[in-house]
This record gives sequence, structure tokens and C-alpha cells, in this order.
Amino acid sequence: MPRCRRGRPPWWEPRFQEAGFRLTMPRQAILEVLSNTEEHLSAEEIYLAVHKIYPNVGLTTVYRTLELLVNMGLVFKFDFGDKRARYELSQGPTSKKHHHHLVCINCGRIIDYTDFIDEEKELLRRTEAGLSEKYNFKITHHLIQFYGLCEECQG
Amino acid sequence: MPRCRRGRPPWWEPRFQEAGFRLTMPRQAILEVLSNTEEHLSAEEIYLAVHKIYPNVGLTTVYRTLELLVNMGLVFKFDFGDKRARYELSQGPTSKKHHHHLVCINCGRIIDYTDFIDEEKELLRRTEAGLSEKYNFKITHHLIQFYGLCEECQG
DNA sequence: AATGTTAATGAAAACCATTTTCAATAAGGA
DNA sequence: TCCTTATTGAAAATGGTTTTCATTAACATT
Ligand SMILES: [Mn+2]
Ligand SMILES: [Mn+2]
Ligand SMILES: [Zn+2]
Ligand SMILES: [Zn+2]
Repeated sequence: MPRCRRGRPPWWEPRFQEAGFRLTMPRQAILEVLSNTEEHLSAEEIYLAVHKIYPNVGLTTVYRTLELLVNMGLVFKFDFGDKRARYELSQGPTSKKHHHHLVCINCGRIIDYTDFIDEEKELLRRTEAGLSEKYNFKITHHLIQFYGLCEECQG
Repeated sequence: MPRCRRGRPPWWEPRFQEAGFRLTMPRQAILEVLSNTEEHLSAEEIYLAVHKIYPNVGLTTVYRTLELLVNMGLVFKFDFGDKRARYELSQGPTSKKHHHHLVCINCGRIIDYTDFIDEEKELLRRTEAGLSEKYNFKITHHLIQFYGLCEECQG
């Protein structure tokens, strides 16, 4: 199993360095897969993608790596209601910023949206401030999803 | 197993009537349990509560009934990240209205909040309207949860 | 109140995404 | 290159939820 050293060092390398985790080939492969997709992949989907290039990487490692990446804050883990966790790179140089999701309850399609987030941001800021004070609750993050029917699933 | 007929007919009776579902004892017992709690119970917790009064009601029936109630819109199903679904009566004469949740990532405590929902409502309305138009997405419902540390889990 | 139809039920087994176990491997420092 | 030990893969276990299927009971009809 050859070491993964194609091109320039990826942006996540220093994150592993400073955290003291080993930057192994399976971990790099998983991060590459997540970097090169627009979708919200499940663990098994990531496993299959990695498996094409490195057939000896196991599903267990995919689960373990994803847990690590979530703990490191490099990856977000979502539940869109289809009985399996789905993962998304939390950020990155090329990637989009923080966003919320539209979830089609018919076909399962996920739409990222950032459009109305400016109005939302202000509300969120106020709401979080109010809640923090009222309940003395230290908010760290939030989950906002809208469910409904996508364009193709209406009519 | 005696029929459940204590006191005045509960508010959900007509909902079963018109939907053509049979109002059985296990179903009534489960609705009673959900009516008499402030918590967000799991299927097993509901099962245990029902089991105290009707030991012959099975866990399977609890799951099936909850699925039915969710489909009927009488109950909401939530994922608060503790590996099991949690359920809450969606409304009712005495119950509180639509609300969102604060989830403590340390102790798992769930706080219902309705306080800042008036400001939120307006934002939600605008956001949903904008999203609907932009993506031609017909929004039916939403999920909003704030995660963080509750009063007792800080400092 | 008795009957018939069939939705609803309970116990056990199956399901399946995820986690754990454990011996083998390899990343990175010395 | 050698050592330490974090990391890995295969297989087994886990655990919440669902399915199966024979039995029961809700309730519309007598
Ligand atoms: Mn996304
Ligand atoms: Mn609630
Ligand atoms: Zn759709
Ligand atoms: Zn707490």
C-alpha cells in the first residue's frame, strides 16, 4: 500500500500534524473522496468510492475515520431521515461555507442553500443570544433543515 | 384486557374515527403516556410506562403505534443524537404549541423553547417563502435545534 | 347481544447500520 | 533501520427497529 503523495500537500495536513494524528493513506483517501463530491455521502458510499482505488481499505476504517474527522471538526455528520448518517466536509479552501439544507421527503434529494442565510444569520444571532440568556445555555452549533417536496416531486 | 373507557372521550378519538383506524387499548395507553409527560420519551420508555399498567402490550406494538401516530400527525419523532428516536405529542388541547429544542451535548437534556419564536416565526416565514421561490421547493415542515451546554453542564 | 371480517397484536426472528474485538500492520520518531 | 504504538481489517457483536406469522379483538353488521 503506497503512501499517498500526489501533488501539493492538502490543507488538512497541518490539522493532523498539530492534533498529533497520523495522516494515513485511508484517511487521505477518505478526505479526497469527500473533497471531490457535491453530495452528502453515507459511510458505505464513501467506502465504495475509496474501495475502487484502494480495495484493501475496510468499512470499519471508514467509520472510524469519519468519527475522527467529525471530532476534529473537519466533517459534519447529518441525519436526513434515511436511516444512515451522511457526511460532508465542513469547509476547506474550495468548499462552500456553512449552510443549511432542504430535504425532499419524497425522493430524498438534498439541496444546500446559502442564499437567504444573511437574513437568517441575523435572526440566528438574536435567537441564540436570547436563548443563551433566558436559559443560561451556551450554544455551540445548530441544525436547521427544511423538509418538503423538491421541484420534480411536486405536481 | 379490558377496554379503555375512563372518563370523557379524549380529543384524539375523532381523529381515529375519521381516519378509519381502530382505537385499541394499546393505542389509547400510548397516547395517555405521551399526554402525561413533559419529556421526550423513547419507544422503550413508552413501552415501560405502558407495561406497568398493561403488561401484555408488546414493544412491537409501541413501535407500530408510534409510526401510525407520526403518520397521522399526532406525534413528532425526533433525533437528538442519542441513537434512539424520541417522541412527543404534536399538540392537543392542553399541550404546548409548536416549539424548537435546545439539546445539551453533555447530559442530553432537552429544553423546549417557545420564547423567541415570535421573532423566529417572521424569519422562518420569509426564509421559507424565499427558498420556495428560489428552488421551487414546497416546504411542509422544518427542524430547528440548538446544541450546546445546559446551565448545569457549564463551568 | 351474537357474528363475521379483517385490522391489530405479540413473540420471536430478522434486519442492518454501526461498534467492538483482537491480532497484524505501518506511521513517524529515535 | 529499529521501535513504539497508533492504526488497520476481518469477523463478531451490538442494539434499535422492522418483519413474520399465527392469534386476537375492534367494530360494522346482523
Ligand atoms: Mn450540505
Ligand atoms: Mn419538545
Ligand atoms: Zn424530490
Ligand atoms: Zn447538560
